[in-house]
Amino acid sequence: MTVGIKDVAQRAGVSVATVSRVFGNGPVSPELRERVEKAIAATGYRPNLSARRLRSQHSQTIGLMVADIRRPFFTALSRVVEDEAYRQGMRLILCNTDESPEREAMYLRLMEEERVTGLIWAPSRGSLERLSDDGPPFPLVLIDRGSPSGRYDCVGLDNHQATATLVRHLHAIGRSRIVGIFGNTSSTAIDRHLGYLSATASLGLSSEAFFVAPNAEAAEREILKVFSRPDRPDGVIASSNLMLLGVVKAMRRLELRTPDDVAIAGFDNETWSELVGPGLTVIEQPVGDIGRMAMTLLFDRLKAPKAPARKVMLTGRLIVRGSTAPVTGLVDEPVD
Amino acid sequence: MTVGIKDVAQRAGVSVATVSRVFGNGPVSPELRERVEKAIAATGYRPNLSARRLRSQHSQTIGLMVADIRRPFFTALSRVVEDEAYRQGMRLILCNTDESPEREAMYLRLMEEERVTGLIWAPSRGSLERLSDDGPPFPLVLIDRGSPSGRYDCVGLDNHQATATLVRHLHAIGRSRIVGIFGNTSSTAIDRHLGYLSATASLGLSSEAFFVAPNAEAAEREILKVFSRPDRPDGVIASSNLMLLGVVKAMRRLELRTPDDVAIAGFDNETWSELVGPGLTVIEQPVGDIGRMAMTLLFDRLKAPKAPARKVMLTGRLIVRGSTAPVTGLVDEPVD
DNA sequence: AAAACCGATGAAAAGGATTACATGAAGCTC
DNA sequence: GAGCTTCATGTAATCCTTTTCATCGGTTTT
Repeated sequence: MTVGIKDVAQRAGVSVATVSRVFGNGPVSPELRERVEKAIAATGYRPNLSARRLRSQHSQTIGLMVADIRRPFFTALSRVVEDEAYRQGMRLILCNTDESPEREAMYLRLMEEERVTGLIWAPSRGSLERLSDDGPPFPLVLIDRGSPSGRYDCVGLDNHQATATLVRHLHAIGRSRIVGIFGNTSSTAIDRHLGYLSATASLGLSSEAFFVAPNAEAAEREILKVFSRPDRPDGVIASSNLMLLGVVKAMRRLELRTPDDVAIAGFDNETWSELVGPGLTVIEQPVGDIGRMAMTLLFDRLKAPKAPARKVMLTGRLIVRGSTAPVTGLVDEPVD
Repeated sequence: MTVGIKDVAQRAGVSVATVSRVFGNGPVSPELRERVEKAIAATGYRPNLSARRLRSQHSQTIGLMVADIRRPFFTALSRVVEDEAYRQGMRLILCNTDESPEREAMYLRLMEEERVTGLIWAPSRGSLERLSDDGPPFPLVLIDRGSPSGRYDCVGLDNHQATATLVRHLHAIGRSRIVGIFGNTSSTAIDRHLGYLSATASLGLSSEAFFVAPNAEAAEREILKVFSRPDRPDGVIASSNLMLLGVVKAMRRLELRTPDDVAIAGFDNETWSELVGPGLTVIEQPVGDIGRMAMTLLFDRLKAPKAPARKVMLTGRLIVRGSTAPVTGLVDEPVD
């Protein structure tokens, strides 16, 4: 039926060990190597990865668990991680958790059964807290969300600083009643909320934060409610891309002009960010760097399992566009 | 070291076969089943999937090869396919080919080595043509792009019809010089081009098509060039999301008003489609249906390997927005 | 009461590769 | 030329399960 290593060996007139060595770059004379390679080509032999993994005890597989691949940040991240993984000859298992602790637990079990070499994971708020007790039997790199216990390597945007940058920017263009709207499931939102709080406090501004499900609809509803009150804010910071879109929709509904009536800003720079309304002011995340750093942390951890955990915080870039400035032109105006 | 099925068996005082049967829902007395389950919990045993797959000769894995996970259509698709796969107790291997035949060939080899149960694939133009010769040793479902030989199951949008719908829509609002801009790597673009040609022809309109790399920058450059000529078109159809963004950018550069000066329309409805400029008129693809149908085709094929190939073409939905109509309101206006 | 059957269980083979160890030839040293 | 090392090669054990087959008690059939 399916051709195995034995068939190749027989055809080439060598032992199975020699065939295996041809794949593993073991010591094989040029002559035999050529005979084996011919036999492989002739038979169309493909090594069975399950058998190889079983025997060699190397899964050559890493896991990537994200909340939802459809969120632009995770989409971009998965692409980077995948490229990097395949470049290193490893496979990637991708899982969407929807921030549900049950799904996370299920997928963690799957990762164990796959005997993954390591896992890159953006854990939900709930799992993050429970993570201190019993770690999984493989290296773990947390992305986008810090590990409170400090037991695990992690990498992500400096959310505290980035949000503070947004607040200061809105303040610099004369806004004083700046509200923040944050997601209620991720721990990223917590960091951003803290950055928002400390920046408003240090500038002597009032602060008001709202927590809703991390999607456009929920954000739109909440903002509509907030803006129906008599004392209208003049600035809004949204803690995610989708929520920012919800804010834009709410502004349209209310027929408020951006940025004249309300200045708005958020996170993640996308192809379309400059084309929505007057252009959206955002913090651009260095998603390529985050992905590559996650891989680096993982491979370093494999080399030195006992080394102390590292926490890498990368800086975002503020991209100012029409939503927080008088419309002056059509080109991006990067500002630090 | 790591706990195996033997350890569990020993601890429960049964044979390894019985432990295996507990996992496989084989015939086990309630009493023994409970003892085994206790032993599993106590030892934290996790079955080794590599060993299981090797012995059972079932990889329980399906492959998904797309051009680039970052394209919204593929992002959404992968999410659907992944959910469906995990629901059926299967794993998913995801690969980005970037429409490169070399990468496609490499990943096809990988799929063989993984002994995947089946593959869902959006092949590049080049691979699609070469596909007739020697098929892979597993069922194949093509998405988004038809199989010319008719040898493989496939599912996707009816691109011909969808593009014709766009042309007729532009014609209905009084446009007569409608140009089309298409990607030069995917076969989807070919179908859309054909739909564009036949619709313009049957309406007695002139036609002019441009083929560029499927990204916003290339589309923008090309459109800038086209619109610098004296006889300006009054309508543009873009064959992808990203290219449509390029068109919008070009319009901004040229300070042309949409839709007054030029009406534009394209493919794929996204969260932000209604918020870009005056709102983008697009054909919404039934991506959920496409993904689920791909899985259905695959599983049907597994049941009946010899059944004739099926070609499923789904209808898109035209969503008319400001980019092709006088701005009348802010809500979507679905039209057939 | 013997024969046939049944369902739960265990012993052992099988699945397809890698790898530890043994072997034997060739090349060196003295 | 005896003894030692080196290197390519082969033999067989091994990785961890699932699955086949045999066994065994107990029930039903004749």
